[in-house]
Amino acid sequence: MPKTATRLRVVEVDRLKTACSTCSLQELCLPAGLNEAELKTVDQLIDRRRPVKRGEYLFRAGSSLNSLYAIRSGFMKSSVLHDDGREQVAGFHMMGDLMGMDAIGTSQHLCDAVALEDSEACEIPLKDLEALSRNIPSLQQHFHRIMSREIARDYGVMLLLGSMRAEERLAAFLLNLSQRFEARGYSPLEFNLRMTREEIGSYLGLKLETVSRTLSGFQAQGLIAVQNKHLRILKIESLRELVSPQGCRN
Amino acid sequence: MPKTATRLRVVEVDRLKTACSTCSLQELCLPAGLNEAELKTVDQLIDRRRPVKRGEYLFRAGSSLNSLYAIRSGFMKSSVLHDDGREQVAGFHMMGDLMGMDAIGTSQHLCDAVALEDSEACEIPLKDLEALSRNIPSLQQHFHRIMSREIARDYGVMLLLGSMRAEERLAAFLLNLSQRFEARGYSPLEFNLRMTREEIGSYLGLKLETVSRTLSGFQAQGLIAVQNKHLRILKIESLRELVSPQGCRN
DNA sequence: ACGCTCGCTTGATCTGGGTCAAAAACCGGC
DNA sequence: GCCGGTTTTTGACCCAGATCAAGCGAGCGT
Repeated sequence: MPKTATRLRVVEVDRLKTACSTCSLQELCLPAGLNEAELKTVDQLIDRRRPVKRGEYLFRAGSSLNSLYAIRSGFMKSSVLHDDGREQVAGFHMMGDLMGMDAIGTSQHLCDAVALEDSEACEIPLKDLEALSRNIPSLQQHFHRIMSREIARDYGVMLLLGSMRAEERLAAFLLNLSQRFEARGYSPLEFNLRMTREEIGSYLGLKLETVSRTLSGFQAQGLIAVQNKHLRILKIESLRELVSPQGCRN
Repeated sequence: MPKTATRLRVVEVDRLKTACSTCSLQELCLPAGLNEAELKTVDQLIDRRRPVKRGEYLFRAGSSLNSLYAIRSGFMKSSVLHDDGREQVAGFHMMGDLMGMDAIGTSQHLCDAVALEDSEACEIPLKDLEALSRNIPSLQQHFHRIMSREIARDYGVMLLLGSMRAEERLAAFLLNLSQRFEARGYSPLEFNLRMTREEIGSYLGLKLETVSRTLSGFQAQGLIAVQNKHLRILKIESLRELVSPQGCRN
């Protein structure tokens, strides 16, 4: 084998092979709570890293499920397509999030996963994950926790879509983003909206004009400063009060 | 020990002890797809059957999670309470459904589970389920499938809440109920609505008046016959078309 | 069988957010 | 640095569904 080929191969493996044990998202991601030895085992689980350019699909609705995907970097949305073409954004996903769990039941993806900026995802073959979690109870537990959290998140979205008004929805959305950025070590008060107003609207059950107007409204009230995709939260407490008015005990 | 005491004890065990291996919901419920021997093992999992009278709680939001619950008979709703008292019904659950999965992540229930009619649930200690599913791959797989299906269902609800109009929501709701009754061996075209118009409304993000009006509308168009809680579907195809208009390919 | 409460229906009116439209700002490509 | 398409903002108007209101019916407890 010529030297250059070997060289390339090494580089390739280096690029594609991913190790949880050296990943900064350890604490946030699937292997959270594992010990050294377990982590080493989980390393063997991660097949390869998959880059997804902005606008590209990580997977598509209807395609068959083989792997779950842990987002390593970037930003994605998942969306369900109605027969008549209407799109419902089901969630926004960032590093450390696990995607594809909706497909385990039917072995077919239910939603599209699209990168909103250049991203990278770790491919986790489901069969291997299941096999491994039989031997590592804490992995099993954590996997269950992650699925459960997704269900809990969904309930929150239902609450939002089913019984909140436009202002409340937007405020809840911004607070949620803020909190997730914070959990990942970024500023909770200043960040970029990676998605368009239309995508925000779809997620929140609003039209893009309403999203735009409501953001402008928040800005006029001095709650936030938006310029395009860049957002700064000025009065986070006021936003919180919008979502849960006053000191109302339930 | 006096004879009567023994007698009582036997009766009690008989009432509380539940066996999957003799349960008619086997195929629908957690143990679906297990063989004889595995089924016998799972029998040991089911701690006890718990009766829940109409209006009573199976569990409440905030209480700590110990067990999942498989509904054996009856009908329940799960609902999330907003701080200010607004209630969002997150789902309706019938026999064979598994409840409580939203709580695994935090070990705290996120929603209330209330019986809409006298019901019975099988208590499944989570720790035991996890332990057992480490030894029985098909149980593990099926458990994952069930959680995944819940996520998929939630995505469907988001689609409904986020991008459908009142008529479409109601039609989708009726079709969903119809299908679930059919899967359980009941008539898909004639059944009782166990929940109030207000609960339907909460689930669908509509007010009870709108639910009532829309049902009346369907009746006027000859799609259904409603009287109170009793419902008969007359033109199921027309209902389907309401949800997915014409032959629109996506 | 009675009364009473709670759930349901239906009508009238109101409004939050949708729709339509147009201009402005932004971005990527050349 | 200019150009063309996309995204965003803002305005004017409209409508689906909310709200308010009033009567009706069914089921339940006594």
